[in-house]
Amino acid sequence: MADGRPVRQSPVERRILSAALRLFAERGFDGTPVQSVVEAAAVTKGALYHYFDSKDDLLYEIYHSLIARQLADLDRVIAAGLPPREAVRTVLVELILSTAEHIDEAKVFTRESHRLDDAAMHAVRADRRRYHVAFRGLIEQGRREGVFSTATPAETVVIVALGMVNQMPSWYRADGPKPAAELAAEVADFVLAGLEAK
Amino acid sequence: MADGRPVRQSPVERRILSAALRLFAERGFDGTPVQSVVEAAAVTKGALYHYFDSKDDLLYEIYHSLIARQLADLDRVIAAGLPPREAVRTVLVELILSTAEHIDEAKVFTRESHRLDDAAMHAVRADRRRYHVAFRGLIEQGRREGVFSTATPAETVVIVALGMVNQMPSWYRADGPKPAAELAAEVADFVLAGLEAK
DNA sequence: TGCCAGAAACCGACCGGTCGGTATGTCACT
DNA sequence: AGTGACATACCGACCGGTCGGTTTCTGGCA
Repeated sequence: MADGRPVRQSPVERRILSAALRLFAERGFDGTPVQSVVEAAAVTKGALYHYFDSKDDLLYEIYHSLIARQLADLDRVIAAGLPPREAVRTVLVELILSTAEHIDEAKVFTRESHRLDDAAMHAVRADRRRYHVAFRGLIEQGRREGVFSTATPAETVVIVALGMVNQMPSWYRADGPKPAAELAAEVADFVLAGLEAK
Repeated sequence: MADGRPVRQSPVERRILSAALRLFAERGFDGTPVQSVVEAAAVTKGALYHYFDSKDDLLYEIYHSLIARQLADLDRVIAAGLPPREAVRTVLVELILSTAEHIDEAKVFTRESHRLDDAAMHAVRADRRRYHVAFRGLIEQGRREGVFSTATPAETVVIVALGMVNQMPSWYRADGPKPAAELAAEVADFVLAGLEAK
């Protein structure tokens, strides 16, 4: 259920998925007929239903690729074993950059997450929770080591930080006034400032 | 277009609106047939279309009541003329409390905001922007008066703070472990800590 | 007060259109 | 001749909105 499937590699599958991603982000899941996905990907309905079980299956694939990437980024930083301050900063900056770069996936994710069936929803929630807990763990470690203040509960800090990230799809534009890297640095510094305040 | 309509006061209208709100929050806008709104409100389809122009009109009414309340809260605090620190704190705390109390409206708002037609979208965006700008103005005032640090741009602080609030519908539960008032205080203090850090 | 006419407040069967999904066929390649 | 990879025509369920009709309210007038 979780992952068993081999990586989607057929070019047809990739075309379908990227067309679906773009259209779902632009017009919403319910506002996008399967027929229009098919046309945008320049395939036929038969081809789509040959590779995917259902329209919902397209959604799940989109979610999965997003979350898998986020978890991989997080694990890589944690494995690097940086001190808490640098670890938190790196995770946040990378998360914001990655979200900016894949803003369509993030948009679809936040807008349509309620459409998953129970099994898929459970899998997605478990992955998100794992991210949340690992991030919080980094903050808790910093508190134990005395580099972060204990004024605000770690959970609340995570809620604020991830809240900003998950809200990005509603306002972020790649051609906006501020480059993502600059934004990421500002947000990370602001969060660290709150974390380090006496 | 903006507001002209007298306040909805007929009990039938209120029943329809509150049934729609509950169902939209629970199953999503597209997942809720007009027929089921009608049944939940114990009226007929004729009655619904007598009072409302369309299914989308229900959405707009929900949005409007949410934003109108937020702006009224904000204006009240600004009118009180508190010093920046207290003003920012009060606005944030009230916004979080209000969002927690009307979490269904917030949920529908964030999830289905793309469904509005151009005119309604424009009106809603203008109101949201007004909130955003006014909030940012409070922070800028604090910077001018020297009580807030200028390390992080005011705009970025607003993005973080409102990001947390707008993300609440995806995780907040009234029966959760932490009372909304406590959460609000923690978040406000955390943001202020970042704002006041040297 | 009694009555009536028009307006407002509904009622609910029905329609036109859309959409996800399927059934069946074809064809290249092994 | 069997199999995977499509192609295409089509189905049936569903849904938003309409529309002709009915009931209820309201106010003016004798």
